[in-house]
Amino acid sequence: MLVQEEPKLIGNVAKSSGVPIKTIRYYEELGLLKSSARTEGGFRLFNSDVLERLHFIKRAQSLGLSLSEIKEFLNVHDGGELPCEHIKIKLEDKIKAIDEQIHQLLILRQELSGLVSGWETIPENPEQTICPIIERN
Amino acid sequence: MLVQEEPKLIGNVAKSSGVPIKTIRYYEELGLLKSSARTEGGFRLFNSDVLERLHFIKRAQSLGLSLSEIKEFLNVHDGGELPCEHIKIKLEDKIKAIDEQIHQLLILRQELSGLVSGWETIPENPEQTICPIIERN
DNA sequence: CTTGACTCTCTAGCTAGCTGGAGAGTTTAA
DNA sequence: TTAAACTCTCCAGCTAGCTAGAGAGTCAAG
Repeated sequence: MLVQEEPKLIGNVAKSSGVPIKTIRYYEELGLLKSSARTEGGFRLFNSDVLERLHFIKRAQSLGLSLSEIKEFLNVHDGGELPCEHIKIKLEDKIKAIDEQIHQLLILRQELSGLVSGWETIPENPEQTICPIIERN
Repeated sequence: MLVQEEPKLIGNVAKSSGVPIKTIRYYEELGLLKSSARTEGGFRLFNSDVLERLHFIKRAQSLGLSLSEIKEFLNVHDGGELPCEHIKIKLEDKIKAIDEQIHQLLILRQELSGLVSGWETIPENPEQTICPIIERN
């Protein structure tokens, strides 16, 4: 038997995940989340795995994935659409893209380091190594 | 003496950079680019380092930097606002953020790999390792 | 000096991802 | 049973980053 997790109201989920209520409803509307049920009066009830889901969403999103990509991956996860070639290929492509992204980040990292320490990178601009005046917006 | 690079019209820049004309104008408006001059009639003239700049912008953008962040970095680069502590700290923060981003990407990469090969990751969902039916949108 | 390709500015609109407010119903604790 | 706190739906609005179109001027070739 499963331990009966008691379901949470949306405000509770919002508080313990840090994701605003409006956003949670929005994600549900987009199909990234499902509320497990409703109260008689129509209040959404979530069981607690929604927290892991929200965490995944936020993490993936901060890495540049769109909500619709994230939705696809979540679909694969929970309900199973796999291996199905076509999905599998999508996942593998994404993995390749991630590798490339890491590669590019390393380059960018190096360029920014260059800017910090004397600098010469980005479009080179040879005759310039002057320390600036304060700021200028 | 500098070799006199002959300046390009916007359409030319667009073609050789792959960035649409409208977008180039938009970037200029935001201050990410400067046209070096105008023709008598008011046509923008760019000298060819704009290509490197556009390349940098697009690359940085694809890694999740906002245009305003990119603008700051370009300002540091070309005109010099450095070391100035405050800017330096910003750059160093960004570098730290990049390291973290790489770290997170490695985790995500592993999770997606898990999805491909049998999977169990993300919110665990033990009793499920079934192969799906085609697709369901 | 005309024609066709290019460019200008201005204003408006679009997608993604939220966010805010109105107006109304629900829950719960006193 | 009533008041405070919560939640519902619906609809409007916001920022970032573009993109489209109108109407007009510019440039270069012939």
